[in-house]
Amino acid sequence: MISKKTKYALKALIYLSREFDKGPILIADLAREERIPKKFLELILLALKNAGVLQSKKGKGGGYSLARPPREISMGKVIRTLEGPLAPVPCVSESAYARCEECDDEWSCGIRLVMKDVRDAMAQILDSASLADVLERIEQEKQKKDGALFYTI
Amino acid sequence: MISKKTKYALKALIYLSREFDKGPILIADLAREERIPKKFLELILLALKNAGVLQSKKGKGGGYSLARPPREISMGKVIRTLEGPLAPVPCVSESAYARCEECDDEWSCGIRLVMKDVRDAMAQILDSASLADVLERIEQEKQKKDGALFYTI
DNA sequence: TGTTTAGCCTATCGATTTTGTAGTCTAATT
DNA sequence: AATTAGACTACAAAATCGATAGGCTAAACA
Repeated sequence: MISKKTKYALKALIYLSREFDKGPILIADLAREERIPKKFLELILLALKNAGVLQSKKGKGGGYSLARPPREISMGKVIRTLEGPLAPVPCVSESAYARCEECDDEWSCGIRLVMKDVRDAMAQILDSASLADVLERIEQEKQKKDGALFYTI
Repeated sequence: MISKKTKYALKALIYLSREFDKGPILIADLAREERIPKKFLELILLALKNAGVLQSKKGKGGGYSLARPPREISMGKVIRTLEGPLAPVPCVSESAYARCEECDDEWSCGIRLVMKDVRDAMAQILDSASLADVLERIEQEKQKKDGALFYTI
């Protein structure tokens, strides 16, 4: 399960994607609109900024905005930033490989072999899903729902 | 990342798969062979027994053994038992659906749409990987390694 | 220039989860 | 009845998570 922190991050980024061309958004506004504790959101946005996902402007008229267009920011990048590596075990992580302490023979570890498949499948999905894709899928779903409504009334 | 608990469980089950036809194995032996804290392993094996994965025998000559052949026990089952649902968010779990508190409109939640794909991909891999499959893949890897060794010497 | 605005940064805190340990109880075997 | 070995409960240290507090710094603007 992903943490609340990561969910907050994704919600904030989807919001910022919608407002992409409208200049910086205040943390306070984001927090209120998405019902995220303001001080907690501050930390999250800061982490995303340090990861190159967001940019910020200080002082009056300041706030946060995406550092790149929604099409160029992937769910994978966001989740890795806040949750750490996608891999279920460190020995199959591409972005942050580490040995498993308890493993003496990594090359014949059955857990590793299966978890590598899991990691690859997750990475394939999450690295190819951009914020723009997410917005599009939301719209598609809304239209599906409206269509269904039209026919069932 | 999966917990140590789950890794211990998988290591123990792979061990028990190898010894499947040799009668019950002592917790103490399992703990020593796989270097798992004995008392901790007790809890893990008990949970797996309650989930129907293992069976136990008390008293002298007792111990633990698989409740079903290795071919019929999936990684998915084991991980769900010790780690909980595979789904990254509760609202896409098949085995333990729950609403996300912070979500007001589940049907147009973009996070949910992508996470559903992730869950399905993970479930596809983990539910179709049996302990027998894992043993086979370990053997395959060992042979690959030996083959490579043969040619590079 | 100095005041206000708004993000930056560090510390801290309570609750929960993780990883384990201890000790007693119960069932089965000899 | 004595021994063996799993079953069950309780507990505790350490790590992680979710959240808050408060001062600092940079930018805008009057």
